Amino acid sequence: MNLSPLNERFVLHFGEMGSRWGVNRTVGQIYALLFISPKPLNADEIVEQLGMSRSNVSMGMKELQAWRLVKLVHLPGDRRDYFEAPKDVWEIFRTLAEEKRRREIEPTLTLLRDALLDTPANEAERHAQVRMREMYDLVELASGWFDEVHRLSPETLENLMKLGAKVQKVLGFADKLRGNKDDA
Amino acid sequence: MNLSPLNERFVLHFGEMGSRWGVNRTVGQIYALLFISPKPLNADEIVEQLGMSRSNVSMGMKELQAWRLVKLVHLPGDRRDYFEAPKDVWEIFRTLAEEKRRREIEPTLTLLRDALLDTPANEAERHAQVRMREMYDLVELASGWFDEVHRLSPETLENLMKLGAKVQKVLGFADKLRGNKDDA
DNA sequence: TTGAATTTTCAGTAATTATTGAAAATTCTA
DNA sequence: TAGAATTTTCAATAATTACTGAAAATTCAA
Repeated sequence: MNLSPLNERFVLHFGEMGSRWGVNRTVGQIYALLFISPKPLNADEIVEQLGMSRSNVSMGMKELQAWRLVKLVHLPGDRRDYFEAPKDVWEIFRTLAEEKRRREIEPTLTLLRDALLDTPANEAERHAQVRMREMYDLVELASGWFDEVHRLSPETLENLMKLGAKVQKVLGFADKLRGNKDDA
Repeated sequence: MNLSPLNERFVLHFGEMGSRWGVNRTVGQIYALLFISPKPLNADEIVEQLGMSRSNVSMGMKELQAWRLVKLVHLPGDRRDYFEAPKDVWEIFRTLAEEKRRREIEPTLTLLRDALLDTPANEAERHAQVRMREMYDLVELASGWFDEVHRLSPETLENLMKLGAKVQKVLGFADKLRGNKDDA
């Protein structure tokens, strides 16, 4: 790996973390490299810096594009594809959340909706449906909430987070006063 | 697999999803089974219903306990270990978020903190640190916000989510009026 | 068009991760 | 405390996933 020690540490860490986030080591490394790169890189530069095969980089780029974590750019007078990671960390955060939602939450909601439409064939199924309904309601609620929050601008979102402590105080207090009922 | 069709579908789905959440197929299946089970199950019952090896179940239970997603219980007059999934979906949600945080966010924050303390050795490192700082600030903020929200009771949390739309309106409006500055 | 530059595909192989059965360890009770 | 019941470990292997080089496909400029 052809990188300054500090940058190499960062890249290696994201390689390892990648696996926990559903991408393989090399995809994590490529993303990390682009994230800290001051300029777009082409595939050969990535090969050179990370020491992996050209075809691996090609596949990795496709996956990162599918996640919308990198974008393809072109430099004037250069035929090669260059890639860059969007700079705004809030935007990245939102993109990640959207993709995670699409890949993990939506399929589960679909399954649960289907399962809840079935007529239970026995007691085991009847009880299972009760539990699935609870899961469905929670996921649906969290998901809708996420939709709302998601439409906020990065600045508003940042404000909302900084507001965290206050929201807790207000809601927590209201909660205590009223004994946890449904409005807030 | 020795399950009613509806329940089997649910279990299989969570098996597949498991991989996206950093646990293997069988761990996902075991959890799904316990989630919809009306009573705690012992290892042999799980073997019987899911058709996997006894040792696999043993390892799976350890992992689910490490995630704090199941708890061990004992039935009077029975030596065997029984397992059950906590019933409250809000509690499950919180447990998952905590564990994800501990396993994915904390190590990254630690790495970033370390990296930011280093003196950059060249321009590439200097620029990388600027980017790492941005990432650090965002993750730290989101993480702190999460801590706050996390301390809320399930009921308050539910209220907060139901409030989503309103929060958006209020903040979004303030945002427009003031042109996105720092308080809220 | 042609052919050089570049990217993509894909079959083969390497590396990793999951699963099992058998043996060892532990726990309980008689 | 012996030994039956139960759980855990672990080495072998099965299954899956990642990675590569070579060849095919695409793109573009002359």
